[in-house]
This record gives sequence, structure tokens and C-alpha cells, in this order.
Amino acid sequence: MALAASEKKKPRDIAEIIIRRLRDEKGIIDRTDIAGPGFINFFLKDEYYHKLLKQIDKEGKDYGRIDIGKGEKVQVEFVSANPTGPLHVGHGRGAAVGDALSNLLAAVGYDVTREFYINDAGRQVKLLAQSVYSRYINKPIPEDGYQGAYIDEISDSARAVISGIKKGIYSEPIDNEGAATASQVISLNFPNISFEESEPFFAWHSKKRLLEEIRKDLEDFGVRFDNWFSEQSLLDDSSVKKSIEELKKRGFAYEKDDALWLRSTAFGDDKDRVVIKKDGSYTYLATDIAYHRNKLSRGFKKLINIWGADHHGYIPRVQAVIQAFGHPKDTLHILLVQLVAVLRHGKPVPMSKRAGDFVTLREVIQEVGSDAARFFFLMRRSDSHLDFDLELAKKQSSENPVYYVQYAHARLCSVEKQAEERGIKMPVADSVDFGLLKLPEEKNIMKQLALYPITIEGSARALEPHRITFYLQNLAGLLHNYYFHHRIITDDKPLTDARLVLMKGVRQVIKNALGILGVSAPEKM
RNA sequence: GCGCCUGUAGCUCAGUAGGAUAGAGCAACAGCCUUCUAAGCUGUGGGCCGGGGGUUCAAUUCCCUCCAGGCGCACCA
Repeated sequence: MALAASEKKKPRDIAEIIIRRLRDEKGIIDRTDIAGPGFINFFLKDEYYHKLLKQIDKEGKDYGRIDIGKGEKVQVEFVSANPTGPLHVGHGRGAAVGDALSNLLAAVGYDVTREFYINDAGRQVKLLAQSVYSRYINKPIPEDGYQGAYIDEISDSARAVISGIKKGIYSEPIDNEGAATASQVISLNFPNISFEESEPFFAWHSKKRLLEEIRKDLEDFGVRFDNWFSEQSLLDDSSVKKSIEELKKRGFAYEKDDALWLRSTAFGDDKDRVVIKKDGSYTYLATDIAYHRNKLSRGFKKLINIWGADHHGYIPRVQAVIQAFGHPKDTLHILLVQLVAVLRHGKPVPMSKRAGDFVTLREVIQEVGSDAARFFFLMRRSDSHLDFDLELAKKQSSENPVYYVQYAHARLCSVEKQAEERGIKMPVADSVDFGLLKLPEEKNIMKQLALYPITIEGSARALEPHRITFYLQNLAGLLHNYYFHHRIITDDKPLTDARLVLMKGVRQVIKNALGILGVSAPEKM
């Protein structure tokens, strides 16, 4: 149809020519026909699907793995929360998306590094320290400080650490930075101490506590990072300074009005951006310049940043940074994750970090479980709005799609167990007569299994892991339907064998796909 | 004011390198458990794909415009 205009022929005639010239080298096409305005339908031979079942059986957990990445190094940076409070549901969504995407890219042959950028420099950490300090000396938290029970907890633990250090029984392992802080603590006269004097201690302690908590939350959510990258380290090792020097050399940084600017307009940004302020301090962009330069220097061919959608205005300047360092714009992909609206009993839960009133990732994991939470976060395109109803996600019922899929897997495990108990061994795929699988339902299932690698590939290319949740729901639907209407274990041995291998394939694919999402595939429910 | 995202069934959302009769889940209604797990299955109803224009043989998909919602527009992070 696309050729009709240029070829000046009717679409149906062109279709006929294509079919006539078609060479089926692998001999997998059964027949073709021309439909509607000029579509060509290909019907594949049953043998194609039979081979597929053998392939799935043989490849097992590797079925669906392909190699479009060719071992290329990719970095996925996600969550990257300020260590100024516990992770909330929005971070959870970013974590689920980032982790699933990393799994996905690894499955298609990329060498993936997961990284958490710790925003541990600047004003936010100072505010955190100030908030904890205020609680420590029993004064009200400054208006723009952080509120919430966790501030009290950190303040209490600070108290314990101080007295521990004073008594010389500091039990926690102290890192280099902490050792310095410990000697500082001894020299200070707690609790009658000014914030200025004690800021290094409170900043260190608060940051440490929160990072531990963040790390634990993520681990309980099944997310592990290969690298935790500290923003502060870029200042400490003068990377920021060097990066800015390099930009100057390259002609993309200049001085104006006593400030230093990035010439981001050279790459399509609305205006140039300040890197060093009039007062000599750095903007957030300065560390980001150094950070992205660092990423590039580590040899990543592709960088993926997962950001909250509220940061979208920041995209052009970071893209500009990439280009200013001489790399193509599409080296960096920025995925926006819409913030999550949390509902409880259908009513929105107000979220404000400052007021300390927000639903944490931990609460969500505890309430609905890691599997349900991850699946929910991955059910929609990451840049679409997500309503997360805690009561709904908690329900262990059909309203909860994750159970629908997991149940399909558990059911099949149960069938295999049942077969085993009846003394039927799982047949060898090569010795099975798949020609016995004649039911339309069986054909549909085989087609869906054949679609799995394509789904993975498309999902990876588009950086859209949510497609896998849809695939899974479809496959589980076909399975449940088939299971209800037909028996797998029958008196007919050859048929039973064929069906067992088919079911094993379904189970394998469900397991593989859930694995990419980071959701468990239970054998019993 | 400028920019980005979103608008598809009652609800929550898939579907776009333009293509056949637009899909799923939930909710609603009516049914199905002596049989491998009923966290399941079957059936029914439900849509001017936000409005209007344009390009095209063909538009949910591309362009323009308007409306509605969200988010950005710092020498904050």
C-alpha cells in the first residue's frame, strides 16, 4: 500500500508480485493470502511452532534472550534520591522502572551498570543536619527544614552515637569520614553546642542513617545497585573544577556578569545556564556536568537517566552537556517517571516532604508486598499518571493483576507436580509428537510464546518495560482459559506428553518475563 | 505568557515509523467447583479515540487550532 503511489499500481497487484517473488528459505510459510486493501497474511507451518516448543525447552531461562546490545556498556541511573528522608512511592516507581529496564537491557545483550547518584552536597543536606540538630537541642525545626518522625529518630540515634563516642564504646564500624567526626565529637561540648560547630557531625550522621535506610528499602524491594556515586566526591576530588575547565577549553563555557555560564543554547536550550554563581559557589548543574563527564569517561555507550517528571525542564541543559563534551545527543536517554498519586480507600493521600506527611516505599512494601508493588508500577507507561490505591493493591483478588499472572505459574507447577505424582515423567521435547496439539487454544498459546522474544526486543528498543506486563496478562489469560476447558493430564499418553511440554514452555516464559520485571514466580499460592 | 506531558468504555489504562471490524483489566449484570489450585472460567451490555479544521486512497496515530488537567520556566536542589 505504501508502494502504490510510487509504483503506480494497485496495492493488491503489488501484493501479488511480492508473494510471487517471495523466497521461503527456511520453509516455514504454510500459505499466504491477500486481504482487504492489500495486506499480506502469512500463515506459518505447524512445524514452525513445534520447533519453537523444542527451542523453549532447550533454552529454558535463556529463551527470549537475544543479542542486540552486543555487550555494549550501558548505564542506568535511577532513584538518586536526596539522602534527606525515606524513599516515598514516587521513588518506588522509579526504582521498579529502572530495575526492570536494567534487567531488560541485560536480557538483550547489553552490559548494564545500575547506579544511584547520591545528592549529598549542598543546601538540602545542611537543612537536614539543621533539622536534626534542632530536635537534638529540643528547639523547633526551622520553617524550611525537614519534619517528620524520622528526624526524631535520627536525633535519638545521634544522641546515642555521641554518648557512645564519649564513653569510648562506639560500636558501629567507623569509616574514614566517621573517624574524623568521632574525634571532633570528643572535642565538642555536647549538648551545649552551636549548629555551626556541630554541623559536620550532624550532616555526617544524618546522611549515613538515611542512606542505610534507603539502601535497605531498595534491597527489600529487590533492587541492588552496582554503584553508589556521591555528588560530594565530585567536589572533593576537584572533578567539578576540571570539567568546567574542559568546557571552557571547548568553548562552551564563558564568563558574564561575574558568573560562569554554560553555552547550552548552542545545543537548543532556551537560554544559557549559570554554572558558577556570582558569589563563587556552584549551581547544581556544575556537579551534574562533572557527573556526566565522569559517566562518559567510564566508556558507557549509552546513558539512561530516570527522573521524576517534574525535572523535565532540566533535560535540554544536560543534553547540552553531553554534546558539549563531544558526544552525540542520543547517547543520553532521559526517561521521565510521573509522580505517583497515592490513594487510600479511594481518597488521595496528601504528600508533602516538608510536612513529613508522605507514603513511604517501606509502607507500601509492607502493605502490599514487593511483587504487587513492582507489578503495579510497571503496568503503565512510565510517563503516564499513576493512581496507586493501597487498599486495591492489597487485595488478594482478581482485581490485582499480579496474582492473575503468578497464579498461572503456580497452577502449572501444580500440574507438573500432579503428573509426577501419577508417575508421568516430564517427556523429552524431541521425542514428543506436537502434531497432536490441534486445538485452536493450543495454537494461540504457541503463537503467544513465539511473540515473547519480539516483545522483549520491542520493549528494550523503546525502553518501555510496561509492555511486558501486558504480554504476561495476555499469556496468563490464554493459559487460564485453556486450563479451564481442557485437561492436560489425560489417559492418552502421547497427547499428555505434548501438552506437558507446551505447558512447561508457558511456565518457562512466564517465569522469564516475571524475572525481568523483578517479580517472583511462586510455585504455590 | 512560553515550553513539555496527558486527554481512548462507568473507572484505571494499552494501542501511533498512518492501515483491516479500536483492545485489556476492573466495575455492572447472568451463569460455572464429585475432575490437574474458583487468586480461575463462560456470556452480556458498554466507545462521535477531548472539540474543530487540514494532509492522505486511508488518521486514535502526522500538522494547525481550541478546550481541560498535570508539570516545568532560578545565579534552588
